[in-house]
Amino acid sequence: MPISPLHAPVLAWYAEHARDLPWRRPDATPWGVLVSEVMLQQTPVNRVLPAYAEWLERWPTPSALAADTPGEAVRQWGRLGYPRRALRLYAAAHTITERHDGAVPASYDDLRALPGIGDYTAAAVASFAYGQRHAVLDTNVRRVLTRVVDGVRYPPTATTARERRTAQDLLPDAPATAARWAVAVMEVGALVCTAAAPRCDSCPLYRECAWRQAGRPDHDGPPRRRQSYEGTDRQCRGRLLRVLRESDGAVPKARLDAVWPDPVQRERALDTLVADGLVEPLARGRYRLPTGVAAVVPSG
DNA sequence: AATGCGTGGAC
DNA sequence: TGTCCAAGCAT
Repeated sequence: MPISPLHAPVLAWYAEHARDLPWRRPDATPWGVLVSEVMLQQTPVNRVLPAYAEWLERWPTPSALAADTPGEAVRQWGRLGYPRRALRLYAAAHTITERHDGAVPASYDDLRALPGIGDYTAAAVASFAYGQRHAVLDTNVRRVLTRVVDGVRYPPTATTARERRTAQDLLPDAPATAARWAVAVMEVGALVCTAAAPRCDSCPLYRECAWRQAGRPDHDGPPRRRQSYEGTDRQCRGRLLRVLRESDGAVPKARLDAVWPDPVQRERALDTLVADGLVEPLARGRYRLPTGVAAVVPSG
């Protein structure tokens, strides 16, 4: 789309209100952008900030990470959550080192082929790190466009073809402008057009927004299902892995048994951690974070 | 396509 | 205080 009435207010707002985040600074490398995007998958900015700095200080390049062990990546990941991301980022560093001469690829397709990099992250890195023109469709952008364009409070559960078409159609023609637009819409969603308590009075799209014009109607339809957490395998996995993260070397199984009372669930959770490559079983009932690349890095 | 996958802060 | 939420991905 050459020009949309949405562009100017969003770009002007961003110029004034954008947060000074380290992965947006001019000295941020494509590797830094990639690391930030993976960390930001389901983890809030405030918790990513220190983890990002420590990660890049330790592993300033993909090849530096690839030279370490997957277990160290999991340990350094700390409490960001969803530790399989650490494993996939480690595997991505190997792929980048071996197939891309150590440079984070610039093409969407090459990025998309990396482990742990889906549609959103591939578009985000291509756009933010390399200034390309892509529809960057994350939960923030989906929410903003659903409200502004469709006049509906929340986007559908799963991303639809129509949403992709809308986002694509709204992209400015010039790649640099499209990249700025992408990050700017995301920022509006993160700071103003938030999920629970949108600040419409401060919104650059106040006038244009169909949802605001309609009087901010509530969401109709079936109530949104949330996954429970207390007592789940996920919680159990989290406790087990925390023991290993915070221990040097191998840990006797008794240490793991101590953090979860139900033995059936505990064994199941431990099995899935091993299957995921997050935990390495050793002889005589000992366990540790993984040390070998074979189970983690895709071959071919 | 619906699920499983961590963690902690905000209210 | 329990519920909701936070720049998704893989299967």
